[in-house]
Amino acid sequence: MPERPTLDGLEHKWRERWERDGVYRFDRTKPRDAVFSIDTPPPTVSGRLHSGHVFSYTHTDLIARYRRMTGREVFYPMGWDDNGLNVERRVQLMTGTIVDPSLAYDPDFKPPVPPDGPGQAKAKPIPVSRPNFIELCQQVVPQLEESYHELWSTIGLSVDWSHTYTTIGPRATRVSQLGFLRLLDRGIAYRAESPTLWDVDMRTSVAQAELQDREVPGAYYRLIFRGPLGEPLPIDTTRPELLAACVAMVAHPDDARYQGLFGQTATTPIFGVSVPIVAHELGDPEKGTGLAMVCTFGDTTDVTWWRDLNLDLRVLLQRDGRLRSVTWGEPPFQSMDPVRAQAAYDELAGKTAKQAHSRIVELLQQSGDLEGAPRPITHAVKFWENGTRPLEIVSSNQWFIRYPEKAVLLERGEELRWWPDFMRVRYENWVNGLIGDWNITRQRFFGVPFPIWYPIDEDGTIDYLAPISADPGTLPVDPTTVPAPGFTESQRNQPGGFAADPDVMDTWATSSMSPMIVTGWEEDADLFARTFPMDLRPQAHEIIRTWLFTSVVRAHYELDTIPWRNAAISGFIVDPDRKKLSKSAGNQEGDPTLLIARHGADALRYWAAQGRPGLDMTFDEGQMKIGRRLATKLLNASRFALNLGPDPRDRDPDTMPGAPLDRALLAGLASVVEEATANFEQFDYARALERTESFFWPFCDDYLELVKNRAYGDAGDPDRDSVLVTLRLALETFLKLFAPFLPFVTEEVWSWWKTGSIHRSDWPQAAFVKAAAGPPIADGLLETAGEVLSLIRKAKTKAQVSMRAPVANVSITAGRDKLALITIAEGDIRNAGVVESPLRLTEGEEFLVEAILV
RNA sequence: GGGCCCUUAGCUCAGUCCGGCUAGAGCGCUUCCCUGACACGGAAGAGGCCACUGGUUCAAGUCCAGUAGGGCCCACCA
Repeated sequence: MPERPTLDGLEHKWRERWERDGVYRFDRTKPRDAVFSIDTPPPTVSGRLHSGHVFSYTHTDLIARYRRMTGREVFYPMGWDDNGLNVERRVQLMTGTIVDPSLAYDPDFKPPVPPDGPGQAKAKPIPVSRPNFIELCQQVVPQLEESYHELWSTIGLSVDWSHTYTTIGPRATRVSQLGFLRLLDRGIAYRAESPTLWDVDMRTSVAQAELQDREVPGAYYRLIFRGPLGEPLPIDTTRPELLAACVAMVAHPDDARYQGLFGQTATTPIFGVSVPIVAHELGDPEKGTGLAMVCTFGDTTDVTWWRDLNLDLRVLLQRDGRLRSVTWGEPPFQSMDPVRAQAAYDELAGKTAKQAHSRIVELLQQSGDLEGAPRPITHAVKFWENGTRPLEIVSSNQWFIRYPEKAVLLERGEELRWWPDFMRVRYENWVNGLIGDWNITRQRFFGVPFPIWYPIDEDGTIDYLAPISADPGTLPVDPTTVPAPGFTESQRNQPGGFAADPDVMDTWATSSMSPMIVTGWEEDADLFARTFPMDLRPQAHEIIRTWLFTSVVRAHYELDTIPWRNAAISGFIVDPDRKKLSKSAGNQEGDPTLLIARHGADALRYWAAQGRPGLDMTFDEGQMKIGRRLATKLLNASRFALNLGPDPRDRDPDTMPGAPLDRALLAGLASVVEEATANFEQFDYARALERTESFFWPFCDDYLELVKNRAYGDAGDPDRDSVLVTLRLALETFLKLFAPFLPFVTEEVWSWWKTGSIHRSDWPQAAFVKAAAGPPIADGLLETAGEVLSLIRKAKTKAQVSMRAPVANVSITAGRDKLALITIAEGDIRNAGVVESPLRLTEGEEFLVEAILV
């Protein structure tokens, strides 16, 4: 035991020791029911970790450590999500590059900013080939992963670092591709041309799950269409630039104003296109004039109308977000006045949607088809959650996974145990709101490629509807570097040859397979049998609709089961003003490395452990200070207990606590163990900590003071032996109860007097502690003794003297039962309060303590 | 528009499931104390219409109904 114990340096010392001794290494010889397997979220390695990560990952570690101490062999791997748009963006920014797929690989390429540098590129990004870019990604990503690993180890996550994976690595790629091919064989994965939500900056499709609504300013413009008799038919629109893409006018079937018009046609202003006037339930009489123009496509409602009403398709927006050139007078751009339409449209072609918007408003004003002034509004518009410009809808060819029936998905949600249970509702809401199937295609570069090629006919046309699958035995495969089965590389992109599928999978298409990736599905049958279905999926509530949901879908299809038995949903960290502390907004204060340096890892974990499962919590450094104080207290109280002398049981193994106060302490401790255990079983680590802590402080402040004098007594004195035995029992129990929360300080203290790691020791048994307490004793003994001591202290405080100041005598009035308790503890009370004469006890109604100082 | 969660001391939160003494803790604040585990400490004090309104009950912070505010999820997006 060190002369003067300190918390400083414990993180470094113990993480090395744990790694060296393999304390958290998974023993794969254990049978399934002795294993507790955890499907940890692979953090996106696109940025810095912030205190929100520490918060939720600590929660998982608390559960892991508890389960390990209860005897389960914990399977706790860690993944890195280095796949996807976020990483691409990060690498682009870091290195000052942007992919141009038309460029060839340049072996001597050097990015403007070296990938191992700390800075970010300032200048305009330079174009780079796809293979060069992937090389850059592969250089950047391991550095990020290492910094994450560093933090996770320092914060004390009891992960088995020999079980790690990356979502772009060979294992994850193989599982993703195999899963895809199996669904393709069963017709569950399919390829289709379809209107797709499209980010014009990143130039990729975006899945429903990655959408985010944002309130943005806009304006209603009232455009005058002409009815069958030339009468004006005003409509309101926020997107006049799509007028040329108008394919119909829609109103609600019950809208009296338009009853006579359904089935007739109207004419669009400027472009003179004849469009049908149709009825649809989604028409809203309350909105604008009750009559809407349908364009292909301005928003998702347009897509619904277009599908439901079998409307024409007039596509204007290209994938770069600009309006394409079209020829008026030719299908599908028939016009009553093609010359005028062409003249007007030529002013829009090539412009971005925003530029075209401004110009067409001018044109409409000139032609007199705009009624009144624009009316500014704010409205919700769909964005990619990381994007900067509103999403557009383009028509393109994508891979989809068909969802199971909603009823089936809801049933799976029922099978899963949710902690807290109300989070199930998020899942159910999402399932009930599903529209269409899951688009798993991303037009990106750094991701899992589809193991697919397409034949090219003699005319050089690629037949996207006749995909050629990879042989499952050859996975993982990159179709852009390996020729299709039955072809040679020389036939790539040649007439009569083949073309690789150019796209990559949505990141969730891979992440959804994480339970299978980590458990060795289709690769390590033995490991799989011992770990799947997994015991726990911990995750944030914001990705219930993505990660949790898609994982349920995949396990349902592949293995006809839920992927895990429990889903523990953690909340967010919020700023004091209740805003979510987002990744980008994660300020300097929330930098976990700084926080650890300032307060220590145990203190940070203490703060995190106060977050109730599923509830958001405020970032609060004050809580970390308290955590540090608790850790320091453990250190000092332990030093006191262990410095008193050798364990009396070394001399006589049968030594038991005899003094009533000691036995009362152990009895109280036994019920704390009972409660903490029950709480942990319900994944309520926060309450377990609270129960433990609220017994630990009186233990230090009252109990230790009360027994000090006995503890300093002569060796062999039974009263002293009783204290020493009790202290050791209590200390061991407290250390174990705190071990999941404060792994470093508890291990440190453990190492002073025990062998092995506390984190591989047994979780305390309430029955054992209770047995040590012996036969039941009167309730409230410890509390009453503490109460009297507190009142004596109060007198000293009032007199502004030291707590060591002697007290001449103490008069106590109390009920009979209470007096009995006080009598039992009188010796300890007098010693702790430095009372020089026997307590003067009087029976009475009220509880009064009067201390006369010397 | 539908749903979920939250609202308790200046601040951060327990307590609500399962109704029961005078509603708790810590931080902060005030005062005092360096005592042989700990000054990175200890002792004590002030501080509360338990968001609001009604109901059930002998009894409501706790149960029921509703209202308001905050957060989030879903839907809508002409």
